[in-house]
This record gives sequence, C-alpha cells and structure tokens, in this order.
Amino acid sequence: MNASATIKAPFDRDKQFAAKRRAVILSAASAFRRRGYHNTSMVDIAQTLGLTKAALYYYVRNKEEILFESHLMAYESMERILKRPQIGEDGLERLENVFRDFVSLLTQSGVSLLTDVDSLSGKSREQILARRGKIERRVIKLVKVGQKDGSIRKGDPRLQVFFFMGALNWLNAWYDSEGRLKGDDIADHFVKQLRSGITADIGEIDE
Amino acid sequence: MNASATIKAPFDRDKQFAAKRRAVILSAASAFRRRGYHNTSMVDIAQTLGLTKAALYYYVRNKEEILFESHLMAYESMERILKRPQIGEDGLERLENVFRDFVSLLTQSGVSLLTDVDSLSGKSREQILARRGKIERRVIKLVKVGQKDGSIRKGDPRLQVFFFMGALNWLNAWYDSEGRLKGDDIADHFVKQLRSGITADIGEIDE
DNA sequence: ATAAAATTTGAACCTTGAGTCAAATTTATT
DNA sequence: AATAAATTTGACTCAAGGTTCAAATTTTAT
Repeated sequence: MNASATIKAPFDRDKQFAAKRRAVILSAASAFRRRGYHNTSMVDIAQTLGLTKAALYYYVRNKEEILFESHLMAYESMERILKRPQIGEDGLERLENVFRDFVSLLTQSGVSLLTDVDSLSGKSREQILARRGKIERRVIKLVKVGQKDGSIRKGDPRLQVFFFMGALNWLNAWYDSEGRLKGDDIADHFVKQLRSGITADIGEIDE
Repeated sequence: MNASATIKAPFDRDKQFAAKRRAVILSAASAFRRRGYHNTSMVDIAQTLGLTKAALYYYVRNKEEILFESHLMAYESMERILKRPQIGEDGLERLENVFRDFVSLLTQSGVSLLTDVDSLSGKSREQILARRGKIERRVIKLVKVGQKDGSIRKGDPRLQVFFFMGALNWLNAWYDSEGRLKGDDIADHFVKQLRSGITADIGEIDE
C-alpha cells in the first residue's frame, strides 16, 4: 500500500479542516458571549462565516458541541497560564501575574468565558464544571501559598478568589474592544485592585 | 351609583391578584437564576407553583414579561438601597454600606441579578439597560465622592466599580443558600475586600 | 481532462416550547 | 342555594430553530 511517497500531502487535508472547525467555534463563541447561546441561531453563526446552516454540520456534530468546545477553549487557555512556570517572589506576586494573564486573555484574544453551562447536558456539563473547578482550586491554592508566606491576608481563600474571579467574569460581559479602555490598562488597573484587595495588612487594623 | 357601602371589599380582590402575580415572578426569577432563562420553560415555572402553564397567562402577558419584571424587581431593590439616606463618614464608608446591602439583598431575599438582558426585545431591553446604567452611575458617583474626600484611591472610577460589581454578579452565580457560607459572613468578607481594594494609600507606593 | 474526495447547499423533517381559547371549576357575594 | 365573577384547565395551534440528507458544487490529485 503506497510504497512510494505519501509525504503527508503538500496541501494538508486535516490541518485545513481543523483550522476551519476552529474558526467556527471561535466565531460562535464570540457571538455567544455577546448575545448569549440561545439568542444565537445556527443560521447566525453560519452567516457570519459566509456559510449555510447545513455546512456547519460538516464540522460539528451539533450546536451543543460548539458550546462545549467554546468552554473548553477558554479553560484550556487558562490552564495553560496556570501550568506555566510561575514567576514572582511570593504567592501574591505569582497570583498577580496569573491574574494579569487572565485579563489579557479575555481582552486580547478572542477567547471568552461563557456562562451558559446549564445549556450543556449530562457528561459535557460535568466535564466543563470539573474543568472550571480544577482552575478554581489552583487559584485557591495560589492564594493559600500567599497566605502562608505572609503576602496575602488571612481569610477564607475561597471567598477571596470568588471576589476577584467575579471581576473577571463580569469583565467578559462589559468589555468591548472598541471603547477608550485599552486591554492593558484594564489589566494594570485590575491587578492593582486585586493586589490591594488581598495584600496582608502591615500593621493595620484587623477589623 | 352605589350610594351605600362598597367598602373596598372585605377580602380584597386586587391584592390577592397582585400577590400571586408577584409569586409567579419571584419563583420564575429564582429558576432563571439557577438554570437560565431559556432553560426554564413555562411548564417548569407553572409546576413549581403547582399550576398549569395556561394559568400563568392569567397573571402575565408572556414569558418575556416575566423576565422583564424579574430584572425590574432586582434593580428597584438596588435603587431603594441607593436612595436611602446614606450613612457613613466619607465616600468609602458610604460605599461600603451600600455594597454590604447589595450583598445582603442577593443572599437573603429571593432577589437575584439576571444576565439574560439580550433575551428582552426593544423597549424592554432599553428600559432595563437604562435602569442598570442609572445604578452604575450612582455607584460611580459614590466612588468619585470618595476620591474627592481622599478616602478612595485615585483612578478610573468606572474600572473600580466594574471590578467589585463583578464580584456581585458572580456571587449571584455561585451562591447557594445551603453551603457553609452564611450570607452575613460573605457580606463581611466582601466588604473588607472591597474596602482594602480601593482604599487610598496612606504613604504607600503608587506603583 | 477526469475521477475521486471533500465541501457546500436547498429543501425538507421534527421537536420543543410559547401562546390561545372555550369550557370547567372554584370562590365570593346575595 | 343560586349566581356571577374569578381562576384554572385541557387540548390545540403555531413558529422557531436544530438536524438530516441526497444532490450539486468545488477542490485536489492523477
């Protein structure tokens, strides 16, 4: 069978397919973020790409799969950030850097955090929730490290994390790459507010 | 016409109606918060109340009206909090108190912040967005006051507000009145994190 | 130039869930 | 107890939108 050169093809089939599929997901994800999952029809998604509704089904099993992959894409990016060798002296600094990258991820790249988890069914939902949980736990761990080394104020780490992760999720809702607010400025500001929000008090009141 | 006593009726018709209507909205709002607007059918809403889908239409014009009223209910509560004579020495303290009441509102009462604004059409959406904008502006103003009197750190007030309002919106997504976390504890913690996040630096670095 | 594979389409199908309505039932008043 | 108004229901209609599929079209390789 093909003893001669089957040199992986000069125009690469699978790569093309994967790229287009990815384009579908990204485009859809962007629409989901703005209008919401249920307010975005398959026709909408198709038209944005200059395609026909039916064509989408060549790249995707069904609409839910698009939502699933959208979520996955976002969480994979965040995991990549978390896995990276952490830079920073103490827990606080490391958390700051991670958080800054999170903000950048959401403002620069097309990636967005979706909230329509409940539109996923069974296995998919569990998988996504597990993924999110994993990320949360990692961030919480980071906070604990900071508490241990004295850089982050004592207190329920879960609550501290929920607080600033809320900022992140909300950012997703109001940020529009048009406004005067440049992504980096937001990142700077948010990091500052995050930091001062949880920095351990030096000699201050403990309330 | 009715010269004799038509003493407003001893069993009060309209009040009964209003109460039931309110119950419908509240129950639905709760479901919307958990499962989302589109994942909650009219049948779901009806069943929760021990009714039939058709019965709902005696109290409500259509599903969208329920969503609209849900939003309205939340924003009216928040406006009520904002309108109340502010207590607190400076801008920061006043903001803290408002924020604490916001948190309490979302954890204690059944009121919840909905995000499905885009499922509203035309007039309704505009009205709700206007309402939200009004609230945001009030909070921003509060921050500005704090900046002026020196209690709140300088910086883009809009960004500062978005940050902690994000926490509020996100709270709405994860808070479940069951968990070990008691509403008041959350409020305490959040207020603390809000405060330290924006308190003006005493003699600290300005970054 | 042609054939095989890949991609896209038009036209249907099908399910879900919102909304309607006349009739049944419950509640309040005389 | 009778009646009128208020409330609820069952059964139906209807539209929207997701999904399917055989055929048409385009692309790639020979």
